[in-house]
Amino acid sequence: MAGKSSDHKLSRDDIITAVAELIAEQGLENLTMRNIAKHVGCSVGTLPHYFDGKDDIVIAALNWSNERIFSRLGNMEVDEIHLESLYPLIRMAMPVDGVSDTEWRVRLCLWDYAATNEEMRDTVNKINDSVTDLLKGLLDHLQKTGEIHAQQDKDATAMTLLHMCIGGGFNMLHTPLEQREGKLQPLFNYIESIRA
Amino acid sequence: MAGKSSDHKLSRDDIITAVAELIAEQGLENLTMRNIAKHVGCSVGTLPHYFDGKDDIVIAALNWSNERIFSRLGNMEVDEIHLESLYPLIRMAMPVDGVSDTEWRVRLCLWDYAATNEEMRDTVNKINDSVTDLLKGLLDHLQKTGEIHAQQDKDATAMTLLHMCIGGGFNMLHTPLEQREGKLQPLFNYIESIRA
Amino acid sequence: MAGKSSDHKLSRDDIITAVAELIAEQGLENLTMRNIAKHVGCSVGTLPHYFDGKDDIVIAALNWSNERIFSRLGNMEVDEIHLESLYPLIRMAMPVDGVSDTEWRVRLCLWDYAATNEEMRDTVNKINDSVTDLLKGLLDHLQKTGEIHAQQDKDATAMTLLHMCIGGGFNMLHTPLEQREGKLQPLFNYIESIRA
Amino acid sequence: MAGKSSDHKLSRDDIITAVAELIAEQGLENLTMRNIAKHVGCSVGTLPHYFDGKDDIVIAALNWSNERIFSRLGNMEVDEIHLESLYPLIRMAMPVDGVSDTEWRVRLCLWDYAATNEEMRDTVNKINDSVTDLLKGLLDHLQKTGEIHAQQDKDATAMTLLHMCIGGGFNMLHTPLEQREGKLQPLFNYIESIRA
DNA sequence: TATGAATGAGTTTTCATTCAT
DNA sequence: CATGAATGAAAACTCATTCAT
Repeated sequence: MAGKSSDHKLSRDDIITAVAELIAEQGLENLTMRNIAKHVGCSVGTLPHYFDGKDDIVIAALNWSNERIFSRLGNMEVDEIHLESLYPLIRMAMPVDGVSDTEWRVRLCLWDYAATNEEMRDTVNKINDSVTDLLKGLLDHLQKTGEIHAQQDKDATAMTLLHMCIGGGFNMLHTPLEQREGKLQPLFNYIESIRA
Repeated sequence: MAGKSSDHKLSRDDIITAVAELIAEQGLENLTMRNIAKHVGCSVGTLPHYFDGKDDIVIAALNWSNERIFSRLGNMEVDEIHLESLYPLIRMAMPVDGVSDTEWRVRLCLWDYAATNEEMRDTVNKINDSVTDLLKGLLDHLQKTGEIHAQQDKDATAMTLLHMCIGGGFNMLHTPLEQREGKLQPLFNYIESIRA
Repeated sequence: MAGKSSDHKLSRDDIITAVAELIAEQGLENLTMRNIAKHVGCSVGTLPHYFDGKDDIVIAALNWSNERIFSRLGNMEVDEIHLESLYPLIRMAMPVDGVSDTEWRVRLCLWDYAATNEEMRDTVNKINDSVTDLLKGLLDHLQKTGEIHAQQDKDATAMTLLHMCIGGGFNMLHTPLEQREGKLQPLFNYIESIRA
Repeated sequence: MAGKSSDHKLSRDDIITAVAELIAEQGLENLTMRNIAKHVGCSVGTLPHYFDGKDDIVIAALNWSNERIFSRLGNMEVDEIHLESLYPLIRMAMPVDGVSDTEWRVRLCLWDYAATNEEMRDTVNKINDSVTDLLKGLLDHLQKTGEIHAQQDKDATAMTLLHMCIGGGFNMLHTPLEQREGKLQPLFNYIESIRA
């Protein structure tokens, strides 16, 4: 069963979380209303009370992965920003534990879904822009403090970091959880390479 | 209709190509035997002559994208290898035209599929290793000729390039074709950054 | 239409009975899910609620014929057992009316099915053993009361009776209902022949 | 492969024999034109040259089992007829070896088929009448030679023998070949019981 | 005659959705 | 709000038949 404590009042979030787990475990193509109901611990007839059909549920679950990933980054608190601050930021963003693994698996589905769905494409682009802006802000600050070269192209660097994370993150999903930590090194190497 | 001239002898490749186009256009979830038959220009009953069911067709199409991407890289001929040789190599690998766009869209499906399918996971890992080895060979050569620093970590650099390409390539699929050329710049920047 | 009143609660038994009727009328090879649904008075999508696919339905219907035939024999009550007690027992077992005709037609399918299906073979053998045991019990009693010869081989006699009933019963299915009563005579003759 | 020596001229009999084997092994419900072609050693397109479709083939194969069983009985030669003559006659008729096992399996299909097919029903009845007549002729002779009682009802006795053989034969199909010989005893017991 | 690729109707099965309770 | 039986459209798959070679 899902993350619901037996006879609690049901909420959209409970369902979304359960669906995200199901997508992560079995893929979007094996997601059925019956599976969802079983995993949530309710009957199929209950789901329509919270969502307008299966598509609505899927889209909500896909968006959930986007929101989670960004809220985690945005909530990170740093007193003083240094180049080293990027290390925990990146580790936090990557799929290195069970929870983030689930999020990334759903996100891969989201990217796939977005390839043929305009609405989802906008969602993906929006979150990418947000993350890029966040990175650019950090790089701008680091450039001002002199930790990275003044002539460094912040836009390109931010995009490089984003793409490395995306490519590396998706690739990690094909690797056992315990071997993923080692795959972060190239990212850290890159960060060091831009130090002034 | 697909690239098949009406009353010609059918082949597995004809079907695979048509299926790849369909997957790229409408996504794996909208792929049906009827769609395939219509796009190929045959009846549904013809398909079983060439493949053992839908799964077999899908897997063949997914593998097709893998093989295409690598055969294109492997076939590239260079007289003298310079750091600049990586530019056309990368441009050739990325989804910058209609054909490569299709391949990458199928490949995104493949990665998604691989997230919950062990056999496909092996396929993905194998092709990644091949590409990484190819890149490491190039980097090794460039190190010997002194075009890149001797202390540069070839493994990490190759993986970085791979992940940037993957992340960038998948991301491009959410961007109109004509805007993709500009997104190659971060990759080229990175290459320049490792020049000795 | 079958023996189901339109908008009543459906049950496995309702379906089994309808399927038995269909098998008896049109044969196992003409049994389709559509036919079943129409005869039951429901839609095809309802059937999976009660059975795991067509095989499950067929097996249930085949077993039904076995159970019916034996429950009818087992439920027969006799105060005092005489050789004459076998007469009604046999008449009850044979396909002499519409209901038993249906059961026997399904049973013929069952025997055919069992010829190439190990599980069904066990089912057939089990019911045969049960009936043989029942007969042996009766013969034993009759031997003790002196109605049949002491040296009569009870095992062989029971098996003879069983085989005569089986062969005669199956054969009757190729004869109009109204002519079957006359075909019981050889059985009664045999019974008389073992009287002391 | 079937009983065909590689590249011989094909005949209807070759196909019928192969089909009988297939029916005996896998049942009528698993008989396909492809299976037949493979077992015969030809292509599916060859079969229509010899038979008018699948039904024609099936009916021919079912009739084959009928003809085989009777031709075997009819061809038996006896100089002097005694009650003991029935022993080899019966053993020859029953499914005690591989060949007769195949015939009986097909015959069980035939009986099943005949339950819902008028044409086949006539075929079954005709062969039954023939066998019964044969038996009645023998019994008549034995009555004249005094080996069986004069008051014995020949019609009933012949029918009893037929039904015992049918019931016993069909039942044997659910028993391993090597255990069938023992199941003939009740038949022999019955024969002895009518001796004068 | 022989071939076997092609056909398409027919079958089973799955599943999102609905609705009476 | 919750239930889960019922629905029927749509999917994959099977297979007897046809026909150009």
